[in-house]
Amino acid sequence: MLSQMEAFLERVEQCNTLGELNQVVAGLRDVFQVNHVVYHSVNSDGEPYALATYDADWAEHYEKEELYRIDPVVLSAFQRFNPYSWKSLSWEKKPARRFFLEAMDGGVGNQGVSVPIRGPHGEFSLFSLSHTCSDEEWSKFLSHWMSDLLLIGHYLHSAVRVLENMDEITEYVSLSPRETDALRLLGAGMNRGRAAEFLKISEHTLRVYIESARFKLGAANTTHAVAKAMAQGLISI
Amino acid sequence: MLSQMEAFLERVEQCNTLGELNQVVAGLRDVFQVNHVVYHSVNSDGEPYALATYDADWAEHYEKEELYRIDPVVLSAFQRFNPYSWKSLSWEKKPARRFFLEAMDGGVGNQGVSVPIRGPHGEFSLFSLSHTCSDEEWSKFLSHWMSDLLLIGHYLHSAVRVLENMDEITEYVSLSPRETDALRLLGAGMNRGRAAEFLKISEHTLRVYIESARFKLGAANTTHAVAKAMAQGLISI
DNA sequence: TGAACACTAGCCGTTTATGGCGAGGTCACC
DNA sequence: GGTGACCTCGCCATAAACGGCTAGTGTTCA
Repeated sequence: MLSQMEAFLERVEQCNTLGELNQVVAGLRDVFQVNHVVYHSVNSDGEPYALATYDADWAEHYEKEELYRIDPVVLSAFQRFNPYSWKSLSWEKKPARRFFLEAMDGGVGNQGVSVPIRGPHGEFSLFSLSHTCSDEEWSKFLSHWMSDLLLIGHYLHSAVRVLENMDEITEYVSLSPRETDALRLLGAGMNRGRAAEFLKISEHTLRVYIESARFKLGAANTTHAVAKAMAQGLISI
Repeated sequence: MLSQMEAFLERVEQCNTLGELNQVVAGLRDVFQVNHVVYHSVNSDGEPYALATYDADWAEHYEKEELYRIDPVVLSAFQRFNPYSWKSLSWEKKPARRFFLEAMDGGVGNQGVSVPIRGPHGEFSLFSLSHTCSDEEWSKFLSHWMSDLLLIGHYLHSAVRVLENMDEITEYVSLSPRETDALRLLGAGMNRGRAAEFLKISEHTLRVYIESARFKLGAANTTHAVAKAMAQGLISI
């Protein structure tokens, strides 16, 4: 099994188009013996898109009705770190329950697992499997494949990054230490007075840093500068 | 080897204190046969901290001189998705070269690899190994252990999340569509007037969105709200 | 059916940020 | 030995953000 997974990861790395990647993702259905496989990516500027084996009817319905607004799998995704079984989500509320029934109708299955993946520039992906089986079977499946799911999610995301030219390390701009300090503290919620106090410099001096950082980043104001610096990985809060 | 890794991952999951985790991390030195192992975590509000096997002298020197400001490993970390060899970084500039020599002196080694890990609330971790060997040996080492490094990084981060009670699914902060719009536009550099115009609502109404978003996010001001929303993946610019 | 929440809107006063003017120091690098 | 990048400080005026007040609609849900 291990070698099968290694071979798969290599295949992912060698994909040159999203179409090929789609084929490879679809091929996972046979590897895992599950109903469906989905890789859904949200990169920072572009449109979100999905590589999925779902029936066209269900996919269209999902899209048209904007079901991601009520889909518990999607709604909780941003809060999760580890892969999570869909059974662990809250399906009590009415829209969620209706969604579940519709998804069953759409051939998704009664079980599922999703792997959240986060990239450097706010990119976010969700790699999911869905199936029809009992809770025990699914739980067994998950504990067996957990690590592989993590790795596949990572490699898929990496492949997409390469295809979208997002893997280039662009040396955007470099901020001086003080500029970094200033933006970090402002991003952390301090006003200029507090930040200056924290850095033990005059408020005016702080302003100089903010403005030079703004200039370097081509930002219109402080908020913009902080947002750009975060997006470029220059600061983190 | 596989079973050894599985056993290790289980040990990580069973740690009840950071001290135990530190022991386990240190134990990786024997598994991988490398000079040093480091797990460095930056969670959004709290203090950053490290579990490292470095000599106290070097750790102290690093801390005192704020070497993370010039450490290429750290500086490029936020832009990376895949594990990266330290050799792939740019060491041309003078401060970086001096840092490299000092690190060698500090017993770090001439080779290294770092695995970036991102969590749901803007948390960021770096799991690194460092060693002394030739480029070819290190390259071989990396291609052999790559997947395991990814998994270990993930499990370490997960363990820290559990120990810090960060794994609880807090009644998720969800922003309304309008709140999201507001923060996104402000993060993109518009002032309130422009953003309101763009959304075709009154400036006051926009303010209501900003303030409710601020309240939800526990942010002190607009800049803070945008930064937090970005860190949590709620918006992207 | 009432509570909770999203969306919409205005006014007033205070605080904070920004834009523009100035100055002087260290340090590295060519 | 100059050039540029970085760090430090002050004053003045305007623009913008913030805090607090009130008030209506519509939807959703218990």
